[in-house]
Amino acid sequence: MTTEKQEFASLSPEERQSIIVEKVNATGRVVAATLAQEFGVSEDSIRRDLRDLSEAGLVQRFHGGASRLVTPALDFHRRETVGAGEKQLIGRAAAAAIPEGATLLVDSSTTVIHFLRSLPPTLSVRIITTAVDVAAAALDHPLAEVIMIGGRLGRLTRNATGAGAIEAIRALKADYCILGTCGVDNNLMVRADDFDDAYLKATMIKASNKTLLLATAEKLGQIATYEVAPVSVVSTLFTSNHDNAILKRIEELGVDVELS
Amino acid sequence: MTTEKQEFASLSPEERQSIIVEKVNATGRVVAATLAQEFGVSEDSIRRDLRDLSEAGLVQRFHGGASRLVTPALDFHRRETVGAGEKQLIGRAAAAAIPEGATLLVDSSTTVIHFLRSLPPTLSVRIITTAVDVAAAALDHPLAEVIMIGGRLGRLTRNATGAGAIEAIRALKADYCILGTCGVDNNLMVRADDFDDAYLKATMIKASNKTLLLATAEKLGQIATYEVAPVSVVSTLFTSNHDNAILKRIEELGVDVELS
DNA sequence: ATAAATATTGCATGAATATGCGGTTTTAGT
DNA sequence: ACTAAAACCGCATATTCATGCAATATTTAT
Repeated sequence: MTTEKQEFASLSPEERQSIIVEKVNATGRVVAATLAQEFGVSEDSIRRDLRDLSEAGLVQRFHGGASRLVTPALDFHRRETVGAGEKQLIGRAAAAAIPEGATLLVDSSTTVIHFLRSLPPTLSVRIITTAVDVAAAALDHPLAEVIMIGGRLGRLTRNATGAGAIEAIRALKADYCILGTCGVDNNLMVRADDFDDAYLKATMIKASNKTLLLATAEKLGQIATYEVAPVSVVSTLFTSNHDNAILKRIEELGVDVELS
Repeated sequence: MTTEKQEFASLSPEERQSIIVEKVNATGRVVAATLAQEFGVSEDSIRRDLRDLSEAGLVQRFHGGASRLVTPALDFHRRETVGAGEKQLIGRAAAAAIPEGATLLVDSSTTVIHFLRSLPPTLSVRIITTAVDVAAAALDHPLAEVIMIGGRLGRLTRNATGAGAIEAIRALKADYCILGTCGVDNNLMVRADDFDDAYLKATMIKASNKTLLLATAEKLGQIATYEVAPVSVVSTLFTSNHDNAILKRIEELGVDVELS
């Protein structure tokens, strides 16, 4: 696959600004230094953007960044507020591991949605998913090519499972598999709560060169019904910084662990 | 996808420009230098193209290239709020026309999302769609069976187009086709803004027994680039209560018209 | 078929835009 | 009040853009 070029596409000020507005409206606030890093430009450019946007009345700036003008009473569209900070950190850490031009096979979960939001806007990637919410979030990324795998949608996971989807994934070869909705049990087995979903995840792992697992701390040691794969298939586990007995055992298996 | 790259035969400016427009609508942005290389012409020619297209109001240019106009770029979430009351009424009226157990082929638009929300929670239906936002909305319905048709997602319409999606639809037979994003021009032709999307709609209509068209008043008489089908294929047109010369002519064709 | 008219293209020049950097002023937190 | 970070200012630089112009290709008229 094409994962060699690290040359970033540079965005125009207009594009940057419209992305910044979306980010502000989505997350409530942005930090200049972070944006500078994400866009790969100096903080001066970001400040100019912020000043323009502020003068246009689209954002309100504060020392170090900018925020939404009025906080419209916590969007009901967004129920990802529980443990959002933790998931955001994990997502950001995982996003940093993705190289230019990579093909990602993306699982369904709120954590991977944070992951998608943290992907640098200048990074061009191909995102393949069976989950509608993931696809919708991926379309907000300015440079991503988004491919949705169809089928009957499960009500719980809101993604396509079943024979058609499995077949479609089996025919693919991706660089990275990004897993979100799984736990790791005491036998060091990755598990999921839904039978079809578990089988789907296993297929996704097989179709990818590397597998990244994004799991908040409470997911480690948690019991779930259906087996996906041994945790040793995971290349890197991104998780939050809580001491956990399982964590060490996972590391001993040769899995990279990144704490956020 | 239409990405003819002719290295040897040189294209006329018109051909180049129409390819550029499609590229812009598909990917969101184009870069002058890249286009020059792809078409095998100087950047000056590309700049002239871009200037023409920008003056024609088809693209928005920025330093170094051009991007899609901001109107569609401001996303579904925001478009959902403009004229919401009107759309809600139309959606509710159309929802009342759906019988128990029907299979619906649903187009991509904010109006049909209101339609889905207005479906009685006790009504069990099967909803088939290529649009991620429609699928997401349909999943909120307690009894709906939702089937998503996959493929590469277009940035403009946020739905799957292309050969795979067309084939999948062609293999179906639905009771109702619910159309949203179209206008009706003065020649009583249903039209859409995107080439692939227009073809997709036409296929959806053919795969359905009846076609319901949901169009706010300003869509009637509006010009759009690509032809979908004559309005006579529509069984019922749901629209808002504004006097409109076209409305009478549509009724004369035998199309049921329901005003909200 | 030939010639004239028109369009398109590429290049050169000067103007405009975007960006990053150093230095200074302002702000926020201790 | 003091300090470190952030914002502002002006400037240097590198692309990118517009325009005029000459050469070439294409269309139209005779």
